[in-house]
Amino acid sequence: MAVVTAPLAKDMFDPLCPSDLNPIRVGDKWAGMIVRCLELGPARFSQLRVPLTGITAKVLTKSLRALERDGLIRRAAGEYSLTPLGRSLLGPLDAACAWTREHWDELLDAREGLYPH
Amino acid sequence: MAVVTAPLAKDMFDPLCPSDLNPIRVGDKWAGMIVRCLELGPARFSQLRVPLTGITAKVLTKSLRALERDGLIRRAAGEYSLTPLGRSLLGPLDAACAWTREHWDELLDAREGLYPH
DNA sequence: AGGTCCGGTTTCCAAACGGATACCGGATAT
DNA sequence: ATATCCGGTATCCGTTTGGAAACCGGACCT
Repeated sequence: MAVVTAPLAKDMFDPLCPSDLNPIRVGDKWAGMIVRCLELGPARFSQLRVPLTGITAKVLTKSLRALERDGLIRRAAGEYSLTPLGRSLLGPLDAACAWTREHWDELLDAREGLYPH
Repeated sequence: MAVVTAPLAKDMFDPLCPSDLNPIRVGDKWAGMIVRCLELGPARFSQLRVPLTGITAKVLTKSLRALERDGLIRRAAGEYSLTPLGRSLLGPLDAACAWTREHWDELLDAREGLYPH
């Protein structure tokens, strides 16, 4: 999950941002990003596919159903939106993002073996 | 990951605590619990296996290697301990646990279809 | 009637994950 | 010398995950 940049920043989903470095994840691979995409307001299926570059319809459907089942998002009139519960997740999510942003260099160094080794 | 109870509480790893309800996860299935186990001090391989009921040696090894590779834990003299980086993760981890603890009922209700449905 | 878009579902497939089990090398105890 | 424990590793296997691609029903346009 891309957590390094501010919400909905242009490069939030930049493939060059190896977000799987982030040890903190929300739900499945895409759930965190989906919640983030809905932060500013409801969105439709095809709208979500734009920022979530590379996601297939099947996987998006599955992630959405899981989020819906858990009461984090809601579907109404063809639009997905955060429930209050989902919205309340934004706080911890931001905390997680802040942590990763803050320790990005260390994570990178560790992966490259520059750390203790 | 078991997040409902306080760190190292007796039932932290109670199988009856369906911790996969928690949408926030750290690393792989066991990583969060491992970090939590090391919170109070270093531990050896076999010590870790006690609270992590059911984990096999192979999986524990793999999780430990991943945490080590990412610079979150360190291995020295047969003991695993948190690095400063790993320790810094405890904050967001606690935040995530607090969130889940706080919204446990809602999560449960959603899963049972008692929510909007 | 035919074409297009939207919001999916279905099928197929490869890779990753996690568990069970057996094995193994070094240290220590007997 | 043998047995045991510790800290793993190797092998096998079933399940899950996620991607590619094809298909599909309803709405809408023309």
